[in-house]
Amino acid sequence: MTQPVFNNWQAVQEEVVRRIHGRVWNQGDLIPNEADLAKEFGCARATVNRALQSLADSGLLDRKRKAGTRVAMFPVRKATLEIPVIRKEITDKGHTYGYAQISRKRAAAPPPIAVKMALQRGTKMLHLVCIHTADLKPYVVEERWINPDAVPAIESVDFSQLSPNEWLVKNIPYSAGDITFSAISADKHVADLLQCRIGEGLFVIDRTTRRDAQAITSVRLVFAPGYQMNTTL
Amino acid sequence: MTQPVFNNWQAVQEEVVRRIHGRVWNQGDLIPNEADLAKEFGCARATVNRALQSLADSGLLDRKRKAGTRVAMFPVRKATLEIPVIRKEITDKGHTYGYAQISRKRAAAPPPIAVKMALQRGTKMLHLVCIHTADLKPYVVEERWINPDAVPAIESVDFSQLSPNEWLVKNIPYSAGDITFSAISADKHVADLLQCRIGEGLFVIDRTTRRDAQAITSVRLVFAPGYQMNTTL
DNA sequence: CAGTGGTCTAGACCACAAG
DNA sequence: TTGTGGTCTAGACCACTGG
Repeated sequence: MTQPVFNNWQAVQEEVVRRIHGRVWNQGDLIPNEADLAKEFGCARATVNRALQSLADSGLLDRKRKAGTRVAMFPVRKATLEIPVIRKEITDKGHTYGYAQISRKRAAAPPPIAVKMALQRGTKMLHLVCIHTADLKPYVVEERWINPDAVPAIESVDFSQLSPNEWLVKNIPYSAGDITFSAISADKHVADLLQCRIGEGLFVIDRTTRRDAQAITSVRLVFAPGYQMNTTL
Repeated sequence: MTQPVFNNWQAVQEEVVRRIHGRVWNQGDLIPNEADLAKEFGCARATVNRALQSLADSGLLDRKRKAGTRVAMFPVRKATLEIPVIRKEITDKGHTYGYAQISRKRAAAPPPIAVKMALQRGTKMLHLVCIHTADLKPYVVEERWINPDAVPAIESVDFSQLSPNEWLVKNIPYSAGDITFSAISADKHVADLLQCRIGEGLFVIDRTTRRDAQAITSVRLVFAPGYQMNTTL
């Protein structure tokens, strides 16, 4: 009879998951501390730490200094969604990407947008509406507000060929923000653009992007009927 | 003039991000290897590794053995969504949780479900429809198919008081699966349950759960109008 | 083949929070 | 106060993969 070896963090992790599945450790239970597990598994504490930290990140464990490590009561599933550049998303699916600008103007943002972006009252914003197509069929409508104070260069950019989505990713990359997913019923304007029925249920992503607490842009992406966003957990 | 110190991985990470923001390293650029950065920052290579690995996880860097570490061309945003237990989600918002079972029967799953769950033809499934309410208002409809082969105990569980969502989380926790987010237009059945107009756009989560490649359950959650799922990136 | 990231180790110190 | 996880270090070996 040979003892299994847990000499890498993935093996340790699998063993821990096995014990949780097998009810060796139940929901809410305190599990042994890192030092003891390291001794039991015959590996360094750092290896156990790596394994447990990874499980805590994915929501299976709750860890607190001094209090120890517990099996999570509610195994909060953490799904990681990838939000790609629209053009890339379409070409990756094997479709031909197309783009058109619908409108461009300067205007004050409507109150809900202004609140989300924490703008001064009456700030003049750049407002853009455009559409992305896959194999010539409407794919998503991009309605975007950009704060020129945050991106002065924006005034001289021509968005008739290049989408603001892509320009911003290239020029203001790696910024922070928040995202909301929801559903709406198509109004006439959107229905025309997406060539769908009025009232049809559409998937929506709202994203506000900041850098150092300054709001840069807020965008609503309204997807054509049937759009799905997938992930694994 | 004092040299800043990078003696912890967060500080190293911030410095790296600063250099990317500041265009010291541009998109697609190869950055110095871990050993060189460690020397420059005056810390151990493991510390640099921790920082860079974390950035790679969040999509800012692409790392490959031998090829080195590059600033990602497309900074794929990875949003982490937390999928809580429905009752917890509602009570956490400060609302009163309510639950009712609408129907329960045994039936063969319709083809789309059977395919997603990779079932044998004609497998008899348990089919449940129920509704979760917040402050007595409809919150989400749960339509669920459960494979009794995977969960024999299910036959004797009474779901008139406890939702399948909650029972499964408690009894079959920590399983893997995939999730799809989309939007639909309410049909009459759903509109009645959610007390909304027929055709209204509704947010939908489809989830299929597996354990060791065996499909356990597949659920569609149809949320009442106005539902939003938020996250940060 | 050789350079890079991936990981392990043994030991150490620190930060936090429960009692 | 003291036990726990969080992290750093210096060194080592390995796995992968580009040239």
